Amino acid sequence: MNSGKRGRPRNLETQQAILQAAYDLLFEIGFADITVEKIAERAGVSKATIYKWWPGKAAVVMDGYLSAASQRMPVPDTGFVFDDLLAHATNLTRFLASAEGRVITELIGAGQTDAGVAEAFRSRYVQPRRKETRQIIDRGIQRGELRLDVNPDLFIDLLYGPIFYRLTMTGEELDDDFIKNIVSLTFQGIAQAKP
Amino acid sequence: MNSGKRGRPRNLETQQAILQAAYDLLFEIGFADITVEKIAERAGVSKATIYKWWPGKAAVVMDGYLSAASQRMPVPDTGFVFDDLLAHATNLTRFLASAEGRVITELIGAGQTDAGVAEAFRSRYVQPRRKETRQIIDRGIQRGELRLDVNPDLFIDLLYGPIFYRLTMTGEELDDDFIKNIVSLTFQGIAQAKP
Amino acid sequence: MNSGKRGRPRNLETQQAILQAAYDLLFEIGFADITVEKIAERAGVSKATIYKWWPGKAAVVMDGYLSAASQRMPVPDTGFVFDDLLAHATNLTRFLASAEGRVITELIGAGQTDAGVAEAFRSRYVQPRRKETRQIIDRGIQRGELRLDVNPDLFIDLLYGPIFYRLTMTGEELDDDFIKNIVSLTFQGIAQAKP
Amino acid sequence: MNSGKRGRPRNLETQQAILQAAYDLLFEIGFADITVEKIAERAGVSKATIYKWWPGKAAVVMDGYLSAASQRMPVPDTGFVFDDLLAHATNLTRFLASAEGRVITELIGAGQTDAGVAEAFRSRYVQPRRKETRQIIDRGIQRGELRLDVNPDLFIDLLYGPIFYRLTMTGEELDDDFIKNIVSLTFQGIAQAKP
DNA sequence: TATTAATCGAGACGGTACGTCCCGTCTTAGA
DNA sequence: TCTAAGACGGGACGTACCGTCTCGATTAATA
Repeated sequence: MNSGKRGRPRNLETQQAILQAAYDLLFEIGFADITVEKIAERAGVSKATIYKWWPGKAAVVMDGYLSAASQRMPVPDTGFVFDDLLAHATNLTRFLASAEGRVITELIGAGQTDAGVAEAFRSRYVQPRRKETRQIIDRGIQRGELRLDVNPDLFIDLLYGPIFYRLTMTGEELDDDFIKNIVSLTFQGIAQAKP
Repeated sequence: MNSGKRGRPRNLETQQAILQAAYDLLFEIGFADITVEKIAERAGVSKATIYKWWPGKAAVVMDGYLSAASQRMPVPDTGFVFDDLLAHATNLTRFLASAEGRVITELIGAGQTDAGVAEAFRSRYVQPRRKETRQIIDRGIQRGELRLDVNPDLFIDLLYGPIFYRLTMTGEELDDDFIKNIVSLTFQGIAQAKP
Repeated sequence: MNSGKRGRPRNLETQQAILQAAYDLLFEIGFADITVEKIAERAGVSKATIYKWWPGKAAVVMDGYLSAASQRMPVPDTGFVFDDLLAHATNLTRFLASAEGRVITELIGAGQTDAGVAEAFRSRYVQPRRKETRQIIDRGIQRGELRLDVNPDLFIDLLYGPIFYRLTMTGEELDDDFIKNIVSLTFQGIAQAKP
Repeated sequence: MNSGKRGRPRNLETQQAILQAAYDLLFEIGFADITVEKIAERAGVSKATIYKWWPGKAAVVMDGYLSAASQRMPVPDTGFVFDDLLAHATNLTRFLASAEGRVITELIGAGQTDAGVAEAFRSRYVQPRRKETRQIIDRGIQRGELRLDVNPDLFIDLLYGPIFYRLTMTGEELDDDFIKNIVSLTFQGIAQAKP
């Protein structure tokens, strides 16, 4: 079903190869050392092709990462909000403590001087992750575990904030104790008072 | 009796001019558009001199910012921890909402791919700021306003975390309401139970 | 069936502009003061383009001179070897006494520390000039004016040697008397004895 | 007879060390790769001291070479001009064919773009060498071996010219055959006709 | 004997050019 | 029409030397 486009059609494999190359390089040499030329070479593609579809290195790399990283972490559902939150936060920090952590960190860094990159990161990484947490919270509210007037967004800021603060600013370890403390303390603020 | 100093001594004005130029450019054109060449030109200095004392652009600019930004914010002392914390956090966010916010943000970004820069930022910006907050908390403990088993570092993570999370990741506004909520919620976790 | 040529073809005008710029600068400011940057600027070309096709300043400048200087001097043919030789040597020294002399001299100088340059100068300047003289000598041998056992290369060394020796080492003037003497004396060594 | 100089006198050892360093470097790394900084370091001397006594690298190096190379070659005196000339020319080319040849060549090259260097080379190297040859010729005239109207300078140009021409321009070998031919041919032009 | 003045090592500095790398654009030919 | 190959102008990189300039230490002749 060709919709009338003339000429050689865009080759999907090419795009895929570019994103894959960007993704691989991200882990191999890091964001700072990536260049469009290296991506092109690795993907067996001409630079012009990359510039045709993306505005620059930051955009391709971000796209490459986000496309590959659609490997959603499963949202835990134990039946108890606290356990779900703890499991979810633990999953997240385990993830951030791995090689991915450095990569995520570099992408956040790139976003600080590139609005487009920041926007992509927000809409395709940050927001989805927040939605997952929101699911957990919503379930908790429905089950009556949480107060009805809980502001989920504020809660998520409180939960994620310290994690990324450590990751990007203090550099301190994201150990399980830390996570447990964070979840416990923030949970207190939203839990339904025990009768 | 050689007092050690041989050769022409390092010219302090030169170093000052370099740091000042870096600082100015940071506000005028932003971190990404700064080049060592521009700093050199603006400071009336040769590139080689800059490279003699700093390893690269990120280091000079970070140094330039941190040297100039010794403009300590006064640590509030109202006699009540909560009020002190709120005032301090409000001061901080007002600061981050100004032109300095963008700059701080860019420096954090630079730190994500440059260990030296990150270290400088931590030791000369993050830690001092945390110490201020710790003073407030310590006073609160002494006055009996806070529980004795409070972990100040954890508390500070909880307080600052969400602020910088919004600043660098979600991009949402740091309005007074948000700050009030953050301070209130985290404060609950450390306040001495009312009798 | 790939005909070999892929990609954007080399722009001949660009190469021409580079060579021309090098040539012009050679006369305007002299070899020593030429820089690759000046050539690039004058040619309206990027430095990288120059370095892509030549290994450095000496090579471009030499190429620039030799490409432009294809203005062959006509080889005289009076019917008498002596007159031909005298005319040819006089032409050469007139040429060397002009602005070109300084330029040639500088190129010879450059060749003393750059094998590539020396080789280019030899094959594209020295040898062609020698071939011209050889034509004159060959004609003389055919006409019976010269001995059959003349070694033309040796003769050419004897003829040109003193001229360039003065030019590059003693700095003494290349006046017509000098040339006449050189030609006369060397000619004696090869002329067919008068019966 | 002190002419009233006050202050610390010039340290001769220092000058010597500089010249020696320049000389050594000339053979080790070649003229092109020498820098004033390298000379200073090697001589254990400050750059400023070098610039105090010489205008630049070319001057020091030339001075270094010429000071060391006062190792005069003995002027042969066999009793026959031809033999003397042949011996002298052979000595010279043996010398030029050794490591010194490359060095001499580089200095000649440097002289092509530096008038001061050229002048020093002329007065301290070329002229002395010519004087030696002139001695041989003068003896020949006195002995009646040579014509009375011989122009010694012209003869010397004819003799040395081809040698340096090969050395600096054609790059062809300076073998004994070549020298013998040169001497023989030029000698014919000045020898007293045999009765 | 103290003063004075020049010499000198060390090394900072402004400046210029180097040769390289990458950017983003453009021009071909082939698919 | 898309694409690879790759040339190109442009700009910044980080380095190497240039030649100049402080410094402080040293060294002799002069006072």
